[in-house]
Amino acid sequence: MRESVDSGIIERHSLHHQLVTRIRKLIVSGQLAPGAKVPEKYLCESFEVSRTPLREALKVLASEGVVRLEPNRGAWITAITPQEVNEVFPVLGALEALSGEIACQLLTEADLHAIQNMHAAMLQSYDARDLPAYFKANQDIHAAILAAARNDTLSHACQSLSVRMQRARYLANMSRQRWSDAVQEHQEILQALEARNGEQLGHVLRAHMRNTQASVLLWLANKPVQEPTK
Amino acid sequence: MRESVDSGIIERHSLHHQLVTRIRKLIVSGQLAPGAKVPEKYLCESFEVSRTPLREALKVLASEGVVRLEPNRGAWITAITPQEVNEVFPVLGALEALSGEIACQLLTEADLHAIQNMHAAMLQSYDARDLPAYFKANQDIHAAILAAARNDTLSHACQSLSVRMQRARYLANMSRQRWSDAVQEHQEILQALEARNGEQLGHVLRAHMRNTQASVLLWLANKPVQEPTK
DNA sequence: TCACTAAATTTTGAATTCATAATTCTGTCA
DNA sequence: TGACAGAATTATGAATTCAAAATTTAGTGA
Repeated sequence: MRESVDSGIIERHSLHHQLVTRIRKLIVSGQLAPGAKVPEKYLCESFEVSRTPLREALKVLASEGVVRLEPNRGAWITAITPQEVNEVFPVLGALEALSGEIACQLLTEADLHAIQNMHAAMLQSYDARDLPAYFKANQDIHAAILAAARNDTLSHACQSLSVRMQRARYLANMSRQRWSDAVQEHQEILQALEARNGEQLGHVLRAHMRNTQASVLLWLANKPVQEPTK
Repeated sequence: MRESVDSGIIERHSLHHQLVTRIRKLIVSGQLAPGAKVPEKYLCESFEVSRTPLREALKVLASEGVVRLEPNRGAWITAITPQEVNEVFPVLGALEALSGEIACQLLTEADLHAIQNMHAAMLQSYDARDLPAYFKANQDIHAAILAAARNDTLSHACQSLSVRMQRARYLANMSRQRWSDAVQEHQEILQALEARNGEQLGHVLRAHMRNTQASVLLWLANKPVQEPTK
């Protein structure tokens, strides 16, 4: 999203910033499991950095809510609890609804075409039952709507919240039924966008979030074993 | 909000956490002016800490958006721009509206009484034309509605956004007209709460934010001189 | 064997140190 | 004068060091 583009000029980020991005990825992808202790020493070694920038990164991740700091006891990957799910999704729903409303006002033809393409790609992945590709396309669509709203503050807020839920979506295997419903909901999202009906899009996105929330909760209830391990 | 209460047990926060809180206060109150460079050395000396925890705090404040880090050039207090105002207020509006909707469902009698008292205090401050006291009561009310929604994620998101705008509200002298309008809007907020009409409250809060946004923009346009000084 | 204490070890939080980038100062030449 | 080059100084980013807290291990006695 905020990565550098063109002209080969690689944007130089400070070490701690790169670490925030990379550790966040490890958390979202589940390589650092919810409830586990953050292996500070191991991360320092594998990234070949000292503890200073790593610890700076952990402070930032803690303020984003994906890491919890316990005084004198180190950092832990936050567990995914029903309570957290019930807190985050409504907020995410409100923000995505807002982004949809604004996007409908500002949407360019180019924006719309891009999203239509992503939607097509998503359908293909669905037909091929390629879950990772589906997830990717799905995220791309939500990110594109967000980008179309042209509000960095909104984008930033949405992203840091969805990071917390994404790992749940990664780990949770959607039911066949839920997957099919989700695709249907995306059909409605696209229609509302094409009609540039902001209010409608807001409603659809909110409903989409509510349904996703329910699906994640269901998964949590059935797979409640979350290692609070070291 | 998350401060420790009762029994005299003072919650021990890590140094960087205390610094985040204290520096944030300096920024909100305008003692560290928008656009100015963060005086790292000075802050270390006055807080009597080394650079390590201070710099950790700055990273966190940067992720909240009140500080901007320039690689190899240090940290700067973010300026308040019309663009930022136009970005933040709609997001804040959506979140406060959500908090209002939920609050109406969960509101206890005790919650309501507390808010009624704050409202009365606010009216008194208005009548006395005591702006600081008015601000305080005003913030208390918004915080209480947020608290009534019992969603820490929502509270956290709202607070970090309103911090960015609060300093504008501090600096901006409200017009006589705006002040009177705002009080009227708060009357409507209280009524919606008493009626436990979530939808209504959502609308009123959103409108309240839109009007505040306009007021801040107006101030910005007339007082555009923002020191980008060292 | 088990519970408990105390020493040894590891981990954490924060100060200090060090290399490098940015800025300021100084002197030269047009 | 005033623009510029280069030296001196300062600030920044990150590694290292150090003290204190937590955890683990070893040892003792019931």
